[in-house]
Amino acid sequence: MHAFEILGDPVRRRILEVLTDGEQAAGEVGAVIQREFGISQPAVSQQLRVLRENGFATVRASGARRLYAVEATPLHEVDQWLQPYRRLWNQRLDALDVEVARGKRARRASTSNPETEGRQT
Amino acid sequence: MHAFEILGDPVRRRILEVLTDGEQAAGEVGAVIQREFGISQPAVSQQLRVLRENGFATVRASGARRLYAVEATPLHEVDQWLQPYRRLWNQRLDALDVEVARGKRARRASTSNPETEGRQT
DNA sequence: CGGACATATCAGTGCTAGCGAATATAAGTT
DNA sequence: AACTTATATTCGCTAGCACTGATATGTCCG
Repeated sequence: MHAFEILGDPVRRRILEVLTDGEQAAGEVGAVIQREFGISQPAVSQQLRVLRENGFATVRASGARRLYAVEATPLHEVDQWLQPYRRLWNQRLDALDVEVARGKRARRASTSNPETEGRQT
Repeated sequence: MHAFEILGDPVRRRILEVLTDGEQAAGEVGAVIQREFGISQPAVSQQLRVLRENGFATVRASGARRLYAVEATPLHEVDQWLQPYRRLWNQRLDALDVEVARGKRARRASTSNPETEGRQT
């Protein structure tokens, strides 16, 4: 299941929003979601499972509680998919962005001479 | 229909990718999509309609052709939704980003020497 | 142990998104 | 005007998702 498909569901999106502030127990998330969407506990649990199984969230047991947290990777993928379109609203700042990107790469590699590198994929 | 729901469909996503390089006629897009997904012309046309009606694409007639182009707004919304999560993978570069943002503002406000900013520290 | 909480799973079902086939509309060509 | 090309629309069908209700699993505590 593709990342965007996961984020296509409003309940799942909201769950991730609730988890933005950090780890939350399934029950706490559930309380919010059930109140806001009027759905049952199993429904929330199932969506948590989807998020889990697709790498959007991780769980950690703490007694009888399950603490959920957002995982970066799939969201990062989504972020990268958007890359080619950013110029549409960033137009006037493109040049700077490119420069910053080069700076990041340079800093990360920092061993060789990063010059005249690929502009697109 | 929320932006993420639109992007949840692989066909629609691919159409946007095809349009990345600029305006394309419905037929050209269709050719690619039909080949890659094995779906019919009406199916493509329907997805183009969804993109159109949800502000992801604009059309312009040119004779019998309909030229489609990507529209920024909804993609920008998606981009903004991701904002709170960026720190998850940007952590070490946050400081730089802030600085760049300041650079952008500075450049827009003043007309002075915009360079020599935002790089290394 | 036994009962109360916390959460997950299973089974069944209704709804809707996306599809193909047929067809409509519109422009270009001869 | 007839024919072709380009694209859109209508419609009926179907697969699959997200839900509820019932139940299982697991933990804490008296």
